[in-house]
Amino acid sequence: MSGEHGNPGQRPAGEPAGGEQLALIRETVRRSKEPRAKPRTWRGAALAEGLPVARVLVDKGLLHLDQFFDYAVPAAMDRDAQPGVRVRVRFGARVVKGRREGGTLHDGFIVERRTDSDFRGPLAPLAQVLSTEPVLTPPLLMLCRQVADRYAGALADVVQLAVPPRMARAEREPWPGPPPATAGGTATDPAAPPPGTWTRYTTGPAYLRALSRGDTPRGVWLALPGPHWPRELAVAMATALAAGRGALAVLPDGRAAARVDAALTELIGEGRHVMLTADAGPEERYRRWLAVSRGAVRAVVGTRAAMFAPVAGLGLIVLWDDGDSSHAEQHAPQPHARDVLLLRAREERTAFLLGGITTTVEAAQLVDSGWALPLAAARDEVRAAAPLIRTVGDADQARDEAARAARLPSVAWQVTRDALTRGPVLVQVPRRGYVPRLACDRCREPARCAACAGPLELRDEKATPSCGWCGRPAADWHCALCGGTRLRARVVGARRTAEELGRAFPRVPVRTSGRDTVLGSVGGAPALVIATPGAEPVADEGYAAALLLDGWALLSRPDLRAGEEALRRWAQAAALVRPASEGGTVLVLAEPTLRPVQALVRWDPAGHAVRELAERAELRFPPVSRMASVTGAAAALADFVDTVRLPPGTELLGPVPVPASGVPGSARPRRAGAASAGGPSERLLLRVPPGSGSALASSLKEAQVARATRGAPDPVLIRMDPPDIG
DNA sequence: AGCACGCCGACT
DNA sequence: GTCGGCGTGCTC
Repeated sequence: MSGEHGNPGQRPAGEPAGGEQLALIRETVRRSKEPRAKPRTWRGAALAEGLPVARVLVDKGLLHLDQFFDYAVPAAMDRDAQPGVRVRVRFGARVVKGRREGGTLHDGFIVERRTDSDFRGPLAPLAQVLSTEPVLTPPLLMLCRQVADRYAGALADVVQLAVPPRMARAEREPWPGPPPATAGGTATDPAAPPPGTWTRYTTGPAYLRALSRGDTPRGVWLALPGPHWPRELAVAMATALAAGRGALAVLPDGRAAARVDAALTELIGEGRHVMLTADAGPEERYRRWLAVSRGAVRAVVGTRAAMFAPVAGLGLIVLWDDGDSSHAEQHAPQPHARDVLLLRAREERTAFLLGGITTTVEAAQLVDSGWALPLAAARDEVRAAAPLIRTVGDADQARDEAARAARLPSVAWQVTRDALTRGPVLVQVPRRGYVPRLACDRCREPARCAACAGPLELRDEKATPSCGWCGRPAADWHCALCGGTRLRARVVGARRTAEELGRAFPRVPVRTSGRDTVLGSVGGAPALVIATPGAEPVADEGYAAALLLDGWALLSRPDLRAGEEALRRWAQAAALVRPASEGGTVLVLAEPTLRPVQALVRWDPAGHAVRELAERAELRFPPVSRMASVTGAAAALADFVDTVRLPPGTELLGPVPVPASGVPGSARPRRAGAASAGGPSERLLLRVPPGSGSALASSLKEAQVARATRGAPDPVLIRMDPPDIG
């Protein structure tokens, strides 16, 4: 057989990942029609006519080599072995005296049927077609390939995220579909809903009109505070559906998804959309996913794994609250929903709606580059919807004798006492486990490295502070802003203040919502609702007031996004409070001069993001530049640096020892644990100018593959856009 | 990652 | 002479 398939002059089937392979996949997508060729045999058994070769993505084969393998298609499997189906193949066999021996069974996906192979050797036959369901369709494969490339990751890893595990029972059952129309006629597509509260946004109705025309408007949607956003999001989806297009919405958690799901059900009825969230269980989830993949359902509301949902005729992609950390996938290569969905919007030519109560710098960048238009409300609408924001800074607290005794300023007691006569009061308390960052003792500007602007860290109590990125010690640090020379590391423990509040109002019920018990909603009766950021229940008629007690904890996070994140969490809590016109008041315990505090007071998240973006550009921070981290033993890192061919303009920062905490992205490469001879892990940061991100990713990938092929002793872990850089 | 081939030191 | 050390390279 070997000579027949030889195709000299061509690359072997296992070609490097990247643009060339992508072009190949594109080609496959384009020509799904098969040409004819002469019949062949394999060891006497008939092979499939026409397209006797199946190109297979082997699931856990050579993950690091990231390549396809060609298999012969026995005639008996010809019909079932279609592109996209799951197969089982023997992999790793040895040829002994012309006979194939050993080899373990692996799962895989057929990515393409071909007339011949460019592998110069005998092809093994497919062992089994596991299921005839074409789950890894060419467009989904292409998306996975692009995501893998962007993150310098392996295709098989991304496919594992994109295609849910098979549940045989779910495949046998067809999707019921929408109930027949009530009037006894056929189930018709729902009409476009009226814009409703979208009219509060200057260009809201125009955005919806563009959607109904089947256009692809792209907007960064700064949602007004209050309870209307789930309905508004659902209206956008229903409008796209009415225009005959598919719609996909990705939300940060099941609670938010459930709110949109309820709103969408109200608009278009049952059976026309599915919820893809974890709490449905694997079998039900796969059943719903199949309904999407088969085109029975064209609208999806889900959490981050739904970002890959193969919606037919996708016309609108919505991402809600892209600043929420749960939009970053936890599994390799840790793609972020925003990036994946932006890729899809470009590739599938869809409309895009990036919404939230606040805006990330990435969203601001989309507006800045002109790719998306702002979708915001006029100032008077903002004033009508937002609560009154009051601040209590350190200076106020210092003057306040009562506060020093009771740990809570007297104005907080007044606001609480007054609001409790009118409804529930939300108290936002910090979560535990925030790492303190170093800041100027005088003005509290975060302390940064003079050389690379990385964050200063204190490795141990007595040591000189050093840069968390490049490792340089900062012996004679002085504040760039005010010239101060003393550093402070401040931690606040304010959880107990909430308990004190509860004791002070013994007649008022206290409800708590946090990590383990998250409340969905609370009623309109007076109550103290203590919640950690992100776990705030919705109040049916809005909160009468909110106390935001975690100012310092949020702002002292060792994270580039500390300001953005603080504003996001405050604004999200504040958005649950009644408008100022109805007495809604928010009291934030943070220095009123700080930028995020000012943005909250003025309710100007977009302005905050724009200023952050300008500052990031100036300091060459992501997302204006792009960064990657490489983690591994010192020797492995040195070897990696020798191997890699970095794009021009790449800066190398570090390496520095990896912080002991289990921050995602700083995890040690597998097998490089304590038992490894490689020593403790170190982290190297790489920074490239705008536009070089994909070049960086592909060069890192190339080096990773080169090292793995050579059998380099210690592995390194590559992470594009690491989230935990401080 | 496995797993079999290969080319050099202590045994029957 | 042979068993076996794990170094090196391949897996459709």
